[in-house]
Amino acid sequence: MARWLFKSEPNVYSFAQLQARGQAGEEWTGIRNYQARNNMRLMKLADQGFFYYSNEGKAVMGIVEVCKLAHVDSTAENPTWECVDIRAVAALARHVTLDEIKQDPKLKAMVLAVNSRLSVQPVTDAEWNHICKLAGYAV
DNA sequence: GCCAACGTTGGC
DNA sequence: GCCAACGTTGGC
Repeated sequence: MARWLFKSEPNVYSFAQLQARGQAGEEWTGIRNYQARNNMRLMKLADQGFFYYSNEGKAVMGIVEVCKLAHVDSTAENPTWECVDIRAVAALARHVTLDEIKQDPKLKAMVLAVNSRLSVQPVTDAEWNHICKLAGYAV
């Protein structure tokens, strides 16, 4: 299973909003970046991801999973742009901050720390496991 | 609120 | 096909 990271600004779309959608999840619309789109095209059902707050918060907040494969973004003006649907799996009791990630030798090579602008990015198994451990989340 | 980093656009 | 100009993202 592949692991990913989805970014959102809390005042644009919060983790609580995603949780409120339950099993139905939410179409992850609005991505207008080729790298991010390509990452979503690679996703498979039940792939998991971190939900990260950019700008305000700057921390990994929760765990999500892919519940619908890539399809044309219903908000896009042309079919170039695709997205997956995701749903909330669990909120992390302990958030893992960007600061921690940058300071941690095991995490500082993460895409999040190296290319802060990519809004949908891959996470390695090692990174995934380490962040889950820091968050007190049993994989 | 500023600005660095990155991506995209368009003139040549 | 190069690159300057511009727009956007997101950390600080």
